[in-house]
Amino acid sequence: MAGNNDADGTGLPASVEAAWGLRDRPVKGPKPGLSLDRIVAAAVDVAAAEGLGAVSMGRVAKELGASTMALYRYVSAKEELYLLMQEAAMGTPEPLPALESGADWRAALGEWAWAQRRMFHRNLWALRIPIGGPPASPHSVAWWEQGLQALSGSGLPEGAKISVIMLVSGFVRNEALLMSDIAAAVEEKGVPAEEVMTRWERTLKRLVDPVRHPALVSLLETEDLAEPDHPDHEFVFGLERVLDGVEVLVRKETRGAE
Amino acid sequence: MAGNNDADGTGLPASVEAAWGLRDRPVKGPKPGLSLDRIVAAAVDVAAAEGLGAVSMGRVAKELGASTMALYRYVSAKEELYLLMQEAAMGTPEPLPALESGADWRAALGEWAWAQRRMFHRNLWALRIPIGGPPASPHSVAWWEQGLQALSGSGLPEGAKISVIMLVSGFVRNEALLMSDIAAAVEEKGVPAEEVMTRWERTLKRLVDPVRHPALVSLLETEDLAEPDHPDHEFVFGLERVLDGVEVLVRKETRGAE
DNA sequence: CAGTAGAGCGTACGGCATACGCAGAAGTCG
DNA sequence: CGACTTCTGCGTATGCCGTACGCTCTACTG
Repeated sequence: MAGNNDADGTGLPASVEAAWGLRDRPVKGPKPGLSLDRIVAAAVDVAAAEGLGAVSMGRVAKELGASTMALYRYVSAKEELYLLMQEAAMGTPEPLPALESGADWRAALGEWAWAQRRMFHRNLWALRIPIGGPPASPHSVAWWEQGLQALSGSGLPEGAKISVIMLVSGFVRNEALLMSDIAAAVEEKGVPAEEVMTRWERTLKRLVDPVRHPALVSLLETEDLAEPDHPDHEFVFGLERVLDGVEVLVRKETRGAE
Repeated sequence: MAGNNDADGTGLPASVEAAWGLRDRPVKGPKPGLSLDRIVAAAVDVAAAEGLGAVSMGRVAKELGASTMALYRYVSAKEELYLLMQEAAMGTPEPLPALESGADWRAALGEWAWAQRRMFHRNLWALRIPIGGPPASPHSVAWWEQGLQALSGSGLPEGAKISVIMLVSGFVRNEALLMSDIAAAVEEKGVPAEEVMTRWERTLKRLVDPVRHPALVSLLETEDLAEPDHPDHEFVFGLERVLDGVEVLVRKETRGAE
């Protein structure tokens, strides 16, 4: 098995189906010495410790004490391994307190965004995985469901709800991607994060021309860009803006309905 | 030249400085047969035609009728070539009508977002370039300057302005990245975009469990997700929400100031 | 007319994903 | 119990990739 993709026309790679319990292993031949779970776990360990770039088929196999080609009995291509790693990183969303207590949609959606951010920050390497097509996996579906439930009391039409979900999760993902970029830069060069930021600010100042960039000049004069005092600041600001924007829509919608 | 990075402690790779006119070529040896511009242009052509994955040093060299290693006289590593390609893709921002006519900050910022989106969609391959650290290049600086100018009439403090700029451009980038993912999937498999979407919807329906995902079920029943009738729809919706959110802040800020 | 800096590039190395086929293990069936 | 089937692990090989190194030859400086 795990030979070709989409062997049964379902649109899903075979190994993915196996991982989701949609398919069972045959009983004939010798007992498998490895397992999808162990392979994915080993790959995730490598990615977490040394970045996604260190994840190669050979490296993962070495970690498991197996040969490179042994992995291909479980996974038909590296891309499939990536997919499973992503799924493992995403995990099952934690229950939201605001959802249980029946609070505001805004409180619930805010908590949802924060939970998603925490998840991404725990697995910054996952953001470096190149994606192919829109995501459809059990765990991402679970996240969507939770987001939709957070919006259940908002009174928005269904189409608007899913758009809001995409907007918010896109925002969270984008912010986390920025962090991942910085983390990657930190890891590659030897310098710490602070050094990266000051170096960036220096380069910026070198590029800015007072004549062509008056607004930037006045910004650089009044503001200290490389301020690591509150790494959450940009996220908090953006999230507040987005939630405000959603709230405007909610108010417009509910006013029209009454 | 183009040997090591950061030879003069400015924090910039040598070839990048050369591309920005901060450094001039020596006059001693034989005349260069190639040029940075031609190399970057060839690389961009390949990326535009066959995707970023097709861009390899050997391939670009072949396009120029030169040997692979000849490129390394101009660029010290592939990553530098990526950087220059990105810069070429970004280009100089077009002037915004709303800025010239002195219109609303909201109209100007909206136009800015649309212009940025157009730029990304012209160069979807550029979004697949793995980034290292925060961007600082002449063209991205020019884009920021324009965004800040759009906000000049908003009355926001400088720090809030740059945060808004990052929020909006992050939103635009994220939406374009989604499109780039779909485009990459379309290119890799033979199927057209429509087929990708319906296939995605089918997989989704297969994953959704009525018991654990009640909100998603009702969404899938009422809404047709794979609707290519208006590909801009998601972008329009998100941008409106974000601008609404910014407007809330602007109103709060100006009310406090008066 | 030396001297020399730099251009182009051939070769080589190490790493990567993965196609293919073989040996042997663990079941099933007569 | 044996023959047959099916599946595992893996050795080998192929063809990409980025790029370090060093050679040759060019075109300029003194």
